[in-house]
Amino acid sequence: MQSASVSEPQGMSEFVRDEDLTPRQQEVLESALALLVEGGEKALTTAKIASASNCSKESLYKWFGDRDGLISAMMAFQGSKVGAAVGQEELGSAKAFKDYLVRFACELLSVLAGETSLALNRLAIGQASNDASPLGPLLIENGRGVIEAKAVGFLRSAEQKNYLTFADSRQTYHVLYGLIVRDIHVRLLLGERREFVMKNFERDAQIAIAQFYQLYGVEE
Amino acid sequence: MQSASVSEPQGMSEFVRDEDLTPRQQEVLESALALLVEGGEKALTTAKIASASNCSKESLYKWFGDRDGLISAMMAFQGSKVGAAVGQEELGSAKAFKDYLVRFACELLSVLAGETSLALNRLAIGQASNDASPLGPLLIENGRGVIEAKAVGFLRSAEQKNYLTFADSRQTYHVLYGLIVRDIHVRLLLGERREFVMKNFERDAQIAIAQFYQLYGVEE
DNA sequence: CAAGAACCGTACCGTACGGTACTTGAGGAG
DNA sequence: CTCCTCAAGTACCGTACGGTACGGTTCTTG
Repeated sequence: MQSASVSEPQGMSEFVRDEDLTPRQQEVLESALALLVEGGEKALTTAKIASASNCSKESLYKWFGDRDGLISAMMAFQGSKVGAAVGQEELGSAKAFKDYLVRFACELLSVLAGETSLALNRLAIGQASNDASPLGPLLIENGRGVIEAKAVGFLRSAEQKNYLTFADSRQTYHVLYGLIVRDIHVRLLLGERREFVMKNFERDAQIAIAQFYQLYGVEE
Repeated sequence: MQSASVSEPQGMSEFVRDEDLTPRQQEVLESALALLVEGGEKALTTAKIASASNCSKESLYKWFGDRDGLISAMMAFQGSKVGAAVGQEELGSAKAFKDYLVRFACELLSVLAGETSLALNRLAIGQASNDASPLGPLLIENGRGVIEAKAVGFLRSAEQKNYLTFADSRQTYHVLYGLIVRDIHVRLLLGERREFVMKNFERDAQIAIAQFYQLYGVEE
């Protein structure tokens, strides 16, 4: 598909995979993300990326293949950072677990409302009509999937410890998600001001968790 | 701003407003919507719109000003159709109201999962980074706003009839929305297959309403 | 029928973007 | 010092799009 100037063993994928990114390449992705956050997809041109990161367009194409490859790399790169950001769970006591749920709710809202997250989601959604676009699945796997897996994990643990009671942990997580997020995510994606949609943050999180306990909590 | 070939009284807005659309213009908007649904924003070029609707580009610009004006007109046009589509409410008895809520949930999901709705939301979200874009607010007002207003209305009525009990009807509606929609909307926007996200539709709606009653229903 | 408006189809223009090629310069190995 | 690799910077190419101009045709109106 290309000349043999690339010395990789020609694995199953293409170009940079997962985390064999050089520091230079990470710098480039970082400034590309900044550019995207700043001006949206419209501002994410190869020329601007090159100029913003003091790198040549030729290098961009050598490293990432084409514009889509670069965008995919941006998603994977950002996703690799999200994974570590969901704080350690706390199941020591029923009270501690409930407090942890509130913190989880706050963190979830923080992540979803983050500029970078919003920009990437907007980008993937804008391309989603093109059903050959891998961005949607990529984002679902890297963002949503990671959080969901973790949440399902601690919900199961809480159920075993008899803090909660439910049948299907996955479905229960979706209810938790709905109570916390409501339509806030879409409103933010549509450009509504953060202050307007999310006034008193933590209070809403507490209410959401209280309602979640009304549905799935065990009676004392 | 332009030559005086336009004979309108130069009101507060620009070009076609609300519903002074000729049938021909509605045809054009209709085929533009079809084009958008088919191929996403990428396919929504002035040339393709003109060709798809057998109309000249010059007419497009005369009627709608520019591409953004045309897109805004598409949103307003589609929004004008959504308003009438939310079935008549039913408050005759507690049971009838609960059934109506289930139907409301189904309709809400149907609307959100509709191809046209998804396409327009994707378009508005893709442009939302550009904070001069009026599409986001327009969509919120025309789509979300209409449904929310209606829902808040019948929630208040239900509360007066003592079917439900709550303090803030707006906030209660957001909970209802969260229980029904969860993250389904965003997943669909990201391109996930409808069959995958929404297997057994009606059952989920019933569960959501049952949970809603757990939170806000009055004890018999 | 005649005059005018509306409008279709097409050709056209400027620009901006994705992608490629080429030159220059900096470091590393022999 | 010399050769080689990598990458920055710039120039370049083809294309596609938004927007405009114009000729020709249909429809309305007097």
